[in-house]
Amino acid sequence: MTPGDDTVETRELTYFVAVAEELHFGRAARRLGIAQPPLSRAIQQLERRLGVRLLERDHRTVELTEAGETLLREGQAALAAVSAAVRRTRRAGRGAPSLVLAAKPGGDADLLPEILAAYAATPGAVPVDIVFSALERGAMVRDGRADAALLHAPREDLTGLAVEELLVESQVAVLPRGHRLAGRAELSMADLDGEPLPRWPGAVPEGSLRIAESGQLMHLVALGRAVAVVPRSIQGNLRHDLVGVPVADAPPTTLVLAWPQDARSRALAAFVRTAAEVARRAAHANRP
Amino acid sequence: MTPGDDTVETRELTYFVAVAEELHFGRAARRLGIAQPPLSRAIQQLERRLGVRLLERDHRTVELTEAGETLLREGQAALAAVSAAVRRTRRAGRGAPSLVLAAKPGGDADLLPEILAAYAATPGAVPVDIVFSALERGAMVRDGRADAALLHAPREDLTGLAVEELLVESQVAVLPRGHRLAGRAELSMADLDGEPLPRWPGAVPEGSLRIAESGQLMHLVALGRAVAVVPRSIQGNLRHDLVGVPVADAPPTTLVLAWPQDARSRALAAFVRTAAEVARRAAHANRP
DNA sequence: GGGTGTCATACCGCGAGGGTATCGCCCGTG
DNA sequence: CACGGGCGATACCCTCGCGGTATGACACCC
Repeated sequence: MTPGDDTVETRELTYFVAVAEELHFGRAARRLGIAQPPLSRAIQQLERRLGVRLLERDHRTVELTEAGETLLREGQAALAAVSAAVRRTRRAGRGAPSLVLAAKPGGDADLLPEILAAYAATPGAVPVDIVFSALERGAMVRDGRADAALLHAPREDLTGLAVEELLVESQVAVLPRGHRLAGRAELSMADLDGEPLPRWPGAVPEGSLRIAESGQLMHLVALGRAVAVVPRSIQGNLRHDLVGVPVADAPPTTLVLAWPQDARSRALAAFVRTAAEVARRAAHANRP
Repeated sequence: MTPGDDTVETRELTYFVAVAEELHFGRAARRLGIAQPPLSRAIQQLERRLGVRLLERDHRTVELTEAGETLLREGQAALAAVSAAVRRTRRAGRGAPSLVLAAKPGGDADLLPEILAAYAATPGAVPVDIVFSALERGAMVRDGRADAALLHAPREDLTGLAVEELLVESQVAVLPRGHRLAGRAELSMADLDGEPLPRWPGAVPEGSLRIAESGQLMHLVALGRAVAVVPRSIQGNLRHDLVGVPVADAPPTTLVLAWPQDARSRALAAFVRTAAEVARRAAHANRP
């Protein structure tokens, strides 16, 4: 038996991931910008080279085998690693070092201005570009689009990232001013039973409340179509027609600064150190 | 300007990594099993596509640019991720699940037999294959050759891995029986000044003491050519002509069980849990 | 039973990747 | 200082594999 080459081209991985995500050769081919037959062949060839059946197709439906599931997961990670290598290499070559920080609008607990100021005052500081993105910030760090990101644990997945905890926050429910619970001083999660809780990008609830950006979410709340449970620090930025009410038993959220574990950049290390220092000072200042 | 494709074929990465490691096109080409001209072209093309100079070649020597260094590091990681994807997919497809554990001969602090027995008694346990390797065990986990490994922190690099601490050990110096320090009840690192310390695979000391396997190291110690500082648990397996003397101020070593952070396997989770449990019991038994 | 949608097969053309031969350059060395 | 050796780049050719179009096989729907 031929041992089979121990590697696979990224093109093949991309193809497989597309099919595995779409579960449909035609759509996947369109998404990849190629015709369907070459795609079918590529997948067959991949299966032959791996010596493993990846997809079960029965002329009507396509579904993943056990092996297919693993290759989807692992392939996505591998592709992210390749993109990261490319992007980081490009950045390293363009001279002029800088840091890219991914943040969520309003999701910095107001720490960001102070962190940026403190870091800029550091000897040897490099320019910091802020890129805003509501979702995907973890993926941006993993695939090199950003050097670091502000994430909310445990809402967001931290696997593969090194983290520094900045701030632990309790959560509040965001409600329209006229809501039956808006006057309460405090709520419990049980009080929110029956309310449409979109809970960010996770399991999409019945009414297909797909939230991509916090403005959308706040709009839905104002319309009475959703109720959001978010970190307390959001309260400062609420629209005038919304109120935040503490939810006593909602699990606390931790704001973390995350970066790739294997990062070797001096500038990043200094930034992390500064951010941690600023967060520590802020925590002391708020409750001494 | 063409934005340039945001990805790169693994073949190109392999080629670049070979050249970057060899710093010599001819040798790299031989290692890759291709001729030198196509390799030169491939690298040039890669540089053009990334829009970045990767190597500085001046007709006599080849050296890495800043960007080249990053691509070497990141490319190696990306290639490991691809191999891992391939290997794990193959294993997932071959039915018959099992676990592969990488260990160093003599490096298990005698915990392994008990861990294996305890795990085998677990409901739903799968067969566990042990693969021995003195170096590289971390890499084996990262690239999918093993599901888990026993590593010694901080001697070995744990980035990218999830770990469970099993045992913290003090270290002993291994000396020939006739050595001037062999009779002492305890040493300090200062006592070892001037002794040839190979300290495992790290910085190779002057005499090019490249150690690949612990038997070699012990042999060198017996010959008076080296002195080793190793975890205490080694003492049980020493050759008759060697003795171990505690080194008071050597940093303690931690034996950890490491596995890929994003692992999703039930069997692995159960194995980790069992190993931690066994280690905890052993620690209590030894100093109650 | 025709129509439609889906994946597989057949066949073809072109371009990228690999091979050989050779150049240009630098650096030893006698 | 001329010459040879070593190394990477260039020139040229050829093959193989990727992608495209056309078509087949099959299942499901009305």
